[in-house]
Amino acid sequence: MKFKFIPIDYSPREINEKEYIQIIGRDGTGKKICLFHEYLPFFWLIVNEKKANSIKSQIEKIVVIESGQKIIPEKVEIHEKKFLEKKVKALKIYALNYSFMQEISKKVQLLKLGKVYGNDLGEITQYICETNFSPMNFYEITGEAINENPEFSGIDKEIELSLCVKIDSIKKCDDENFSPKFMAYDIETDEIQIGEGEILMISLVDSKGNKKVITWKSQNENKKPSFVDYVADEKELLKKFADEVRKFSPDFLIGYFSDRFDFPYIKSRAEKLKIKMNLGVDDSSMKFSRGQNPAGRINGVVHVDLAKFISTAYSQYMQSETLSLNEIAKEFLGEEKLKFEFKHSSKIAEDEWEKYFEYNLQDSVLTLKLFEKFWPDLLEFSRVINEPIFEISRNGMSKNVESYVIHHLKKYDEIPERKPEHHELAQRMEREKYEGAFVFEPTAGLYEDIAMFDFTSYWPSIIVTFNLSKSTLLEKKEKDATEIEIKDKKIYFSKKIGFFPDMLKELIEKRKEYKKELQKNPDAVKRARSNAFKLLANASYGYLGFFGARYYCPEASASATAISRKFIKKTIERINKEGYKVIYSDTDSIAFLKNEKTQEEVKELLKKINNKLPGIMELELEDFYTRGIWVTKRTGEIGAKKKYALINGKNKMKIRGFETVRRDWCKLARTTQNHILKLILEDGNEKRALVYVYEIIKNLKERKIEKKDLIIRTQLKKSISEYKSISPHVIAAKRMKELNIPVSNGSLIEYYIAETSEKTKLVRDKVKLLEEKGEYNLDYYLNQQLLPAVENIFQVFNIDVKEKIEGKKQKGLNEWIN
DNA sequence: GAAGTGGATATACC
DNA sequence: ACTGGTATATCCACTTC
Repeated sequence: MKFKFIPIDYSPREINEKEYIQIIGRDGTGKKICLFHEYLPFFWLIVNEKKANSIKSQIEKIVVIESGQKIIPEKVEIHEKKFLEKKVKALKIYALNYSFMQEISKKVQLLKLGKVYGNDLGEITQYICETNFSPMNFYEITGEAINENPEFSGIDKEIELSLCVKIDSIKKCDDENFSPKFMAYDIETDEIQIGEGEILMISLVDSKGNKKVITWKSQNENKKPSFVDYVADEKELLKKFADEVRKFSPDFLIGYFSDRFDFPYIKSRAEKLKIKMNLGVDDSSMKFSRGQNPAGRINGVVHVDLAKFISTAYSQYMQSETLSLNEIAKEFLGEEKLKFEFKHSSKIAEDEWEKYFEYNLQDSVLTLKLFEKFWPDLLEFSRVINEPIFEISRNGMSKNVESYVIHHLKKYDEIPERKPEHHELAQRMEREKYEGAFVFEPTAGLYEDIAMFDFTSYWPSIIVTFNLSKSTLLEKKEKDATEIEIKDKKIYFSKKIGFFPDMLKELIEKRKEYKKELQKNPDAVKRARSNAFKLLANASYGYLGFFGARYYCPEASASATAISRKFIKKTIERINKEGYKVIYSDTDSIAFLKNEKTQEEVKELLKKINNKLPGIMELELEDFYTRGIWVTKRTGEIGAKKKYALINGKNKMKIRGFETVRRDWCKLARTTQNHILKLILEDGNEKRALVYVYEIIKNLKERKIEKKDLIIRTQLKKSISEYKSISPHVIAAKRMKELNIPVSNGSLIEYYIAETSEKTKLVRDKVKLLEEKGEYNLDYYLNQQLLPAVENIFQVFNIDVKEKIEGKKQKGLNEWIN
């Protein structure tokens, strides 16, 4: 039979001692299908060229006995390959299944016949590389239905899908429209610790518009809301949940923080209640891998924890200060969670339950909508990187960069580099930091008529232009090599283009291509694709210096920064020479005074500079600004770096580094600062800003400020006991623990500073939690929050706000502003 | 016990 | 441990006189 197919979920599967990859996806008509593909896992052995044949016959004779099993290589082939651009002779050694392959590779390593590669790739990654049967693309499949095939002896009956096919051949074909079936879920429980309390309810919302809450609480048929399904107890709740998921059979099951909460919670309760949660299409149960990155997996249904994906793919663009569903939904959907005051279920009154159900349902509704919003991104990440959505949604950017590289090595005939071993990791982590980018020291002041340039994709463009990578790094000077000086040492890179810079170049070109198409004809998929390319390109510089990277090359990272410093400084000089005045620069951007010249002249200068830039390096105009302000550091007269505010012709502000944008400052300080920056940038003087600050200080002193504007939020970055220095937020966290409020590594701790009777110098002794009664500490909020946030802004106008406050008593507004 | 300094810590910028 | 280095600022911990 022959049909079109889009692969979504992959898993290895052994049937009658034969290794298959089970692939679940949909055909052209939207029917869910399960494919089986015979597959022999393999690894590479790079050998001494002359001994290849003899080593081959040696390997063919290997027999490993492991727990009574006889393990032998299935097949050994000799190949001409490349490793880090160098030609090598390599043996490709196949085994019956993945664990056999591991055993044989161990034995081969023991025999010291050469160096082993590729055994550290995941089986699915290797399978996709080998077959080019990539996730989320359409293929034409030929194969036979397995129900008549004795080889599979009844496997198809285990699988709930109507069609199971053994693959004969795969051919790429044109993509078709694909709308996935998906379902969002969310649970409510009595305890926050995994499995400690009962699950009270589960909400389910799917892409067909069904919405429901399953619960065993508050059984009142007369007052039952239409979306609620009652069951007898928690056990029935879990069974019903499994039934509903199986019945709907989604491609994607979506949760929010579900890898850390909902999924393990359900699994743990099911184990306690001794019920099977066989959600998998093959009747398998939920699988949960603990560890640094916990992940919940269901065979044939891709479980996605959206929170994780949003944080890796979007956090750099987000306004939200936390990843909470409420904040993220507000930012991306303009919708919020419902309000509900949490109580233990035993304390919830009969008439409050409906609210709780609605609250629970809304969480799934928001999760579903967020999935729709981010679906193009998940899809394009998967297509660009060539890894399944299950992986790309959980992996960090460094892993995604690495996956991209591994999946594109084929073109270069490269054998993949190994992951660093444990001792190597330790060694790499001890490496001294190399010198980074250049930051210009500004002079504090209010400036007018500013232009800003920045280099497009600075790091990637440097890596590509100068061919920086592990495989192009030369051991010694060669003729026609690029010489780069780092810390009085010279290092060299070949000019023969390496695969890493070449891939990066392709990424940048594709990004440009899609960005252009996007501007012509915008749609969410193109935007997502362009964004995926951009994110991968941007992360590639960090990847080179990341200790966990297969293609780790700190020399390349250090060279990239050395080159970046050289070019930004040269460009600054150039701009100054043309009669402008550079006032600030950070890494890849330059702000300068236009000095009466026209915008056209600035653009001309840009062109001239670009004509001289090598390779794919490019400078672009970021914007023109009518005004900008730079302030001094808190200590001394020196201009502060990474702290400025600009306003453009459309009165749009760009604020960087100021307390306004820092979440660990109270709202009062932040909004006040934001407002005075706005007034100053709009007016070009400090008059209105002064009046405003006067009013705020007056309110503060009269204790008119609401407590919610005085909350300080600080994140707990490790567990409480690990802190060497007990700062205010650690005290607050300790107190929360005493009060049985859940706190853990990563929690955002909220507290305020209160007036206390004790005479103490330490801020931490004045910390109070929000639920603790107390008056705000006037001195603290004035001198440690409000004034620091505004002082150095007024200092630009030679106004000492503090002196003004302390100087005269009982002054009115007129005295204040004069 | 006040003053000064360095370390620990959090967060932002690019 | 899960991309890099540069930078500011706060508060604690400790030393010194």
